Amino acid sequence: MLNSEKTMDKITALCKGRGFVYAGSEIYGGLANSWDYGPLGVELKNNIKRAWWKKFIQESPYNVGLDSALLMNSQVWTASGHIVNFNDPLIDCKACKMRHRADHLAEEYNKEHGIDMVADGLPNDVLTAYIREHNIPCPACGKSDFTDIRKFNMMFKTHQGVTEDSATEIYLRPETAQGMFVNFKNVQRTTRRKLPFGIGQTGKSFRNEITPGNFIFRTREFEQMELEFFCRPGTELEWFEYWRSFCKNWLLSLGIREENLRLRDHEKEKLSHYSNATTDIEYLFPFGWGELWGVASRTDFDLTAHQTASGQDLSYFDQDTNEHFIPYCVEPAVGVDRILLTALCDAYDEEVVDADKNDTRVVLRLHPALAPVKAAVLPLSKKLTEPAERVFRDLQKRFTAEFDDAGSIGKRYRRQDETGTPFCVTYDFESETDGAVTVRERDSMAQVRVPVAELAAYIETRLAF
RNA sequence: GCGGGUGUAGUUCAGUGGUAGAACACCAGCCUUCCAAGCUGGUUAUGUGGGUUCGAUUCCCAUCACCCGCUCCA
Repeated sequence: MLNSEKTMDKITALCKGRGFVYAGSEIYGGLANSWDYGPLGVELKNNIKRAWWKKFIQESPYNVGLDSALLMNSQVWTASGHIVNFNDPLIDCKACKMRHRADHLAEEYNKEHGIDMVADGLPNDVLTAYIREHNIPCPACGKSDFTDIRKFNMMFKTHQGVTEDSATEIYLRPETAQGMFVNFKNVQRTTRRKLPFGIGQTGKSFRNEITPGNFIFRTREFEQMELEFFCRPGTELEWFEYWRSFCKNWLLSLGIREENLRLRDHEKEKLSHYSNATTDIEYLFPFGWGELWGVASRTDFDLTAHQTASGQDLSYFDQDTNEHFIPYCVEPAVGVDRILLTALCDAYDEEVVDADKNDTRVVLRLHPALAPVKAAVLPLSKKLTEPAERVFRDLQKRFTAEFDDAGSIGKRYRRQDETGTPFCVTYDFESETDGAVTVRERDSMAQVRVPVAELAAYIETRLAF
């Protein structure tokens, strides 16, 4: 019975209703696929980022942090290949109105006819001509009557400065990675790191996706947590394995269930131009498997590209072997919003308390470290509001806490269960004399009597991983 | 962006070419000495903008948003 009716509808309703996620710009009729994180959502999101930072940066023997600017010199995107490659050549069938990727059409055709030609990266006019010459049919209706290719670059453009000419045109970053590549030398020099070492950062990125959707799964504005891990050429596949399982273990440590996770290796032929190995860590969302974490071995593609474009030396000098070389790079890149959605989906639980009375207890079984509110203080009676509030104010100094004295005690437990609060603290009439309160644990519903003086420490020790 | 569907309180649903009703939720009070639903009262809605009409939540158009496909890969 548990989880049998877990749906996106229920999760989005809970998010909206309890202040995790609201539709963006709602009072103006909204803005497509934009979402605002509410009071509980921002706590959850911050907890996720904090947990990532702690595991991947703070506690790491290898990695250091960075917070690079969101706006970068346009040449960065030329060098990285985003101006040329971050394009989808779209083409519409005039007959059946179906939309296709033009390069995919050509490649399918080539594969069927045994033609050895790579369509990926061809200029649009060449690709259009190719499709027309060969009368490549629409896979949907079989006719060959297409519109011209429309180029769709997924980068958002804006202007820096007061004039709006092409010289001032800049882009919102479509990934945080380039900030780490362009700072490779700075970080290496100032931290005196030797290989292998990594640079990590979290931050917003923007992609003008053709089709966003599935709630916060794919949005045009999203937040990433990326690590660029630099190592000696030849060791990259070992490190690739290392980070792949490191990432998965981190998800497991957050309480994500293993049966809802899988690793999917990219086939050799389908790898991006810069990669010699890529694995997606996927999660089984209510709408199906979706990519959570992309772990890619990127070779020396990025640093070499920036070295060439900038004319700056981005090589590393290895004292032991007396060699200069461009390090290879392994990139585990994950979306904060996706982890958040994963945590919510995995934690959502409906417990049937009494089937006859149609009584269901909704519980968000979030890991205590991720829970937006760590503890709620609930006076057993309104007569106890004042001393209970004092307990609450003490807890608030240590972690996020809530106070609730409205309605029956059972009702208040339910409200906290629904938002994933791991501990409910009940102040009762005996508290007045014994100086202790009852701590009720969300998942086990076990109750423990704890002295008020030890309360904050008692809860804190149970919030760690 | 294209094709199909949808749009009434916070949520789930009624209803009508004559000015909207319920349940749950929420708020206040009563009750309640550890796990929802007891009593009394209360707040809150026709996505937005036009048009037809004496009058539109209802009919028409546009727009916006959402859902399902195409697409996408953090």
